[in-house]
Amino acid sequence: MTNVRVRFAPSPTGPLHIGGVRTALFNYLFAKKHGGTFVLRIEDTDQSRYVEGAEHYIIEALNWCGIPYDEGPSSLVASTTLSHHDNSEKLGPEGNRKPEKGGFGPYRQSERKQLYRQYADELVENGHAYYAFDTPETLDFHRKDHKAKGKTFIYNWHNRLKLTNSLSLSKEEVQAKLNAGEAYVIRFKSPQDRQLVLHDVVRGEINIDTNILDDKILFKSDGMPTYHLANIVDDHLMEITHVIRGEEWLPSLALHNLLYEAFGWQKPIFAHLPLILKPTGKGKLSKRDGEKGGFPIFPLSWEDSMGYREAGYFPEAVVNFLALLGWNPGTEQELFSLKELVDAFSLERVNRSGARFDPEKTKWYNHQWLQRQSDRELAHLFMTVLESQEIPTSMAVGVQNDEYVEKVVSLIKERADFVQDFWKLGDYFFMAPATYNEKAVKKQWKEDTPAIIKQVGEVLNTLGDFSSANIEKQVKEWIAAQELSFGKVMPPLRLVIVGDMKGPHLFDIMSLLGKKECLSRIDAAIKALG
RNA sequence: GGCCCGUUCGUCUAGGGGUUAGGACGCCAGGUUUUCAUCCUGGUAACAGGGGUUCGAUUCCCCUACGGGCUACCA
Repeated sequence: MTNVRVRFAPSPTGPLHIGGVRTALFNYLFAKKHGGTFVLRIEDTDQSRYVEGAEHYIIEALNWCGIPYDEGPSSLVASTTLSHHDNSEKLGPEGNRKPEKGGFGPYRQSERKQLYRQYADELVENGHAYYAFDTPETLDFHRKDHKAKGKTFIYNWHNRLKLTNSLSLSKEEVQAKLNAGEAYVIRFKSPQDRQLVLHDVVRGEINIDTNILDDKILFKSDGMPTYHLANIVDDHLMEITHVIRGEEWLPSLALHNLLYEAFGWQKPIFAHLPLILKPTGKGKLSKRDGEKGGFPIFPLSWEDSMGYREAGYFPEAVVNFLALLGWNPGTEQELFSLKELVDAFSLERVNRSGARFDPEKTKWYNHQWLQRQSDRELAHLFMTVLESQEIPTSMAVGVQNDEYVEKVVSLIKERADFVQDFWKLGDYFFMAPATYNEKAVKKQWKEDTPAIIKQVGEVLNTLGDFSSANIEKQVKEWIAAQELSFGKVMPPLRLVIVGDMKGPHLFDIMSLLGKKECLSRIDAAIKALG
């Protein structure tokens, strides 16, 4: 395969959600796998749905995931510039363009507005499209009327001639309406009685009877093209070779094929990805599911909705679980870096059926990726979390010491899914226990315990080498010499040091805390518990 | 309603005319840790139903059921 070019073409109507990220990811993987180009195109032909900041959000989200576009609109985060073809003669009189990546721009459809009309006209001239003057109210009436009679209204050869358009009207009548400035749209003239055989990489052949197709609007009365026209024109002009998009576009495949034929253009190869479904219940995954289930639905935070980034997910984990939703390598490997995904990816292994989203499994992926981060990086992230959460500054031990925090992290990370878990997993590394777990006290703190713990303190006090191994050796020897059981010493000692029956190896904790802190905690516990 | 797509453990999935139907998440149990968690080991659990085709169907075909998408001058 030579010169692969794919595009991700979101509409800036809000934040990109996790399903959109996956579509982008699959495009990215396919492009990189074949040494191709990943294009970002902003499909903002519907001004009424335009949301400020959405485009910026999309670009940020792709960057955070580590799947930046090779070509696309200008952006503050653009890192590389690619070769510039000069396509300006194709683009019409659109001036003052901002710098962007790639030579097929502009990459925002709103900035390509002038471009589309000529293609709609071309179709009108060659008989594949026509003007239609019907008002939305008229159409609405027909739809309701048909429905009341148990029929479905389709604007195609069944009804065309009963409606107000350049096929039913004379040339003069049409011209008169045009001259009068009457609102009109341009519709595609769907063929009659054709059996289409469409091809999709993940689904194989799809048969469609053109009689059920309606004459889709190509050009709106506001002077903008609809998705269908703009999409086909841009994919052609941008020399897109593979269209990888969500399954919600499958019903449009027939129209799109017909448009390529009408223009006499070569079709790209199509692949429709299965949808991501709600964890429970019916329908596709939505923002509401995240709120209900307490998991992020967006890569980055947006207004009140927390993003995966802010929730503490690593981009590697997000990319990993997204890739395995609707695709698998056919092996038993579950953990993939982006690089490994690029190597393993193929469209042929994309599934046909929708995949329910499982928030539990995303946590597992994050756990796995957290273990793969360096202690240094984790310590850094941990400190950032602590600052943002305003943890008490009265922390007694070593908090300003990077090396200390790294050691703490190395001891507790294996039990964490998120960096945010670190504090509750290891607060005792920074503060002496303020309270002691009541249940544990009741069970472990006997009458003779204070005396025993006091003596342990004396043993500790004699140690010159306060390494974990040496503390363990000396305490164990002392226990043996006193003919005590481990159960009499170790559980209460943990309670004294940690405040609870939790945490890593006690001697590791003690060694890291240091002799002085351990003795101080022993004193404090004996005072508090008697 | 119409059209299109789909259906293997609860979930993500592998597989494919003859298999003990494999893995992962979750859950359960045991082991390790004289703590909790992690970890390790084991277990639980699936071919939607009915017809064909076939020596044989979970695998191929048809029907039904169920699920999903589309059915806008939204993408």
